Amino acid sequence: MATQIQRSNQTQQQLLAATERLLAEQGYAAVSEARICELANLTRGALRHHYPNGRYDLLPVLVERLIARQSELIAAAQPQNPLERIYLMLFGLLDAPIQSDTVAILEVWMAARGDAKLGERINPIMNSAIERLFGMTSATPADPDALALRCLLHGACMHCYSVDYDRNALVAAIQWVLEKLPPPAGFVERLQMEQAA
Amino acid sequence: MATQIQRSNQTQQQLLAATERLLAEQGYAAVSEARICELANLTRGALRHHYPNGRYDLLPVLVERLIARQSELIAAAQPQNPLERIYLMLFGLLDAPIQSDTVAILEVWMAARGDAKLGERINPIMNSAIERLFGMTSATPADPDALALRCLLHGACMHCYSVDYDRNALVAAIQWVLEKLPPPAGFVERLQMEQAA
DNA sequence: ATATAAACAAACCTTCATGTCTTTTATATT
DNA sequence: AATATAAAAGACATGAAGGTTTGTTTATAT
Repeated sequence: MATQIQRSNQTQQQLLAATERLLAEQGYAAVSEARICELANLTRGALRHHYPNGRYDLLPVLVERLIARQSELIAAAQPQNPLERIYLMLFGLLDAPIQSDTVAILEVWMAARGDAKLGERINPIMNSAIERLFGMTSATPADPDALALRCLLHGACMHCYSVDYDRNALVAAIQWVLEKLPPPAGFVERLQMEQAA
Repeated sequence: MATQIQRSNQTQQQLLAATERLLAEQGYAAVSEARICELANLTRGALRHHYPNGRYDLLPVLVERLIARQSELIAAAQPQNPLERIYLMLFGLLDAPIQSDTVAILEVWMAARGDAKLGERINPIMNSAIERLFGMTSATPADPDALALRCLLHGACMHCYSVDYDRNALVAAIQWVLEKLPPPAGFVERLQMEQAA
């Protein structure tokens, strides 16, 4: 009954969602076409139809979408420099300490080291992500504060898989940082004004 | 000419070193017995002789050793609480921004999510690592500052694989943190005194 | 209404990693 | 020196994963 385009979009969406879940919950090494299809209730025929080269076609699309989604969320708050962007993401971590999309990106990024073919296709996207997410261009070197908080952000995202993970403890840790290293003056106020508008 | 014990120790050492290198440079997904042996100039016969269950025997030993090594380095400075321990590790990051041993541990830790058999053997060690490395016991919840800096430490360790990694930039970022969030009063002085003694 | 092409399913083959076993070589023991 | 045992190499079997092909269903076009 559904149009072909709708069908296509839906199965692609299911495949991407299943892959994201696998990446976030089980890690890259646990990602196989069979498992993706099992989770998506599809067959490898469907996967290979939409992504002829398997993960090498699927993962770039997935990562691209995850970055696009994140990037739009950030852009909505109209940050004016890299530092403000990082603070936005840290705020996001307070609401949802388990950031499965960020974890998925990190997993693919780390896995691409050991797979040249994957690196070829992922690294350009990762490169663009630096600018689209963090607003850092290769021309202007990163400020120490922005880079430090970026490291903190990534470490915090991974922490939810630690054996001693405690949601409240992690939130308290981020809050402690936000208190000791507060965002640029007036930033929070501007956010609230934009929210109201 | 060498005694059997020496031979055994040496090959085990070679296998462990090769595995650590693979983990740090290529990531967990790139670790296979064949590659380990190739890198170690040995055959799978040797690997299976010393580690009958392959990675399930090898990785726990490797992780255990890496943690022991780190833990001894830290203990040598006689830290008196978790926070001092984290600062020690951050100092270490200043000298050597690429911490292959920490990366190897993180890789195994993240991979263990997707492999129950590996998790069984690794998680107890990871659990002990929280205490041995960070001095955090499950009884006493982590202080926000110690946990925050622990996240920063891990994020910084991963950062060296980013497409925009720049050694000097990372060092500057850590130094910025150390300036804004200085270690407990008198800690650095105490370290210098111990060094002199 | 029929032809065409897309979407999906299902089977096949190949490759690679692991598990297991046997054989050779080096060290230890008597 | 002869024998026993450990260390390492090598070969074989099994199973999982990816690559490929063919077949079937479903939507679109004429």
